[in-house]
Amino acid sequence: MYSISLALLLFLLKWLELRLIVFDHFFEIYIGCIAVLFTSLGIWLALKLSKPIIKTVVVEKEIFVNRNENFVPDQSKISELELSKRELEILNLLAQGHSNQEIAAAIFVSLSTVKTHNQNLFEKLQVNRRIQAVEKAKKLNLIP
Amino acid sequence: MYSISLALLLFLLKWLELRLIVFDHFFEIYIGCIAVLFTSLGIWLALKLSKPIIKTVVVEKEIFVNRNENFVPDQSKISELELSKRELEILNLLAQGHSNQEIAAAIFVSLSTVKTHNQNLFEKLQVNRRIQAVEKAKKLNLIP
DNA sequence: GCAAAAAATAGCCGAAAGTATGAGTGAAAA
DNA sequence: TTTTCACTCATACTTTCGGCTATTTTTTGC
Repeated sequence: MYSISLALLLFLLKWLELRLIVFDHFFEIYIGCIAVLFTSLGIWLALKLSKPIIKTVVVEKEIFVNRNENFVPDQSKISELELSKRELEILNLLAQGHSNQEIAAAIFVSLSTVKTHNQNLFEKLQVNRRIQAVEKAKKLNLIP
Repeated sequence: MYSISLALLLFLLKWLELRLIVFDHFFEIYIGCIAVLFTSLGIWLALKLSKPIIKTVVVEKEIFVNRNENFVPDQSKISELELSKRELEILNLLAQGHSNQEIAAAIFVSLSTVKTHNQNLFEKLQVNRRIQAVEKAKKLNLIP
């Protein structure tokens, strides 16, 4: 491309020279062409070879700690509160939003039994509503 | 002494030779100077006038966030579910384990009103128990 | 300004939850 | 062997919830 354009330019100049139109100013035109050519070369060089400015943007990606994964119940707290297996089982079912009736059906006991367990649970956790029990249990890491 | 004079003579001869070359090829040197000058001009122009090439590198920095601190409710979810201010208020009180009666007293309305709000809340959250509503609301980042 | 929509309010009733009390059973510990 | 204790169940009662319906107030769109 470069050589072709140069050739064309030369051809043009030759032609003009032959025509004797620019014969008197040939030198000035020649110099001008050289100037333009090398200015272009300079620009091209600068654009090609200049190093890009590397701008580093740090994007903060929030990762919410998921309670569910790798949950381990706080055994020391559990034994401290003297929660039995059954109570813990019911606590978990309670946390899942089941009704007493559903819990009873799930662990094959009567409704009364579930209520009794609830009562003991509430007393041990020092609350008086299932929802508070669940809240407290989560806070104490007894359940996920 | 002799060698020094010899060296000087040689140096002189070389210098004369160089001068002669310069004289003979004055035109070429002139063109060369023009070329160098305008190449520099081109480079200068390019660097001055062109926009700097900025390469942006995005680095993701993982930040583990505790849910409880700096909690911001998910407004988009809230508007998506069409939860009113009152409903949201009650949802928060519900999550704290308060009874309907306590909530009614807290926001100075009748027990019936609280119940109605609850009901609308349950419907919007597609649950049918307060405890499930609280669970779901936490999951959806509606409440801390 | 007015009609429609949304929000807030309320009462009723059956179901569920919670309270209190008592008691039976079986396994493990003293 | 007796005692202890977790687990179970039952009854009776009160409180709280959830579902339904309806009215009033506020907001919104035309």
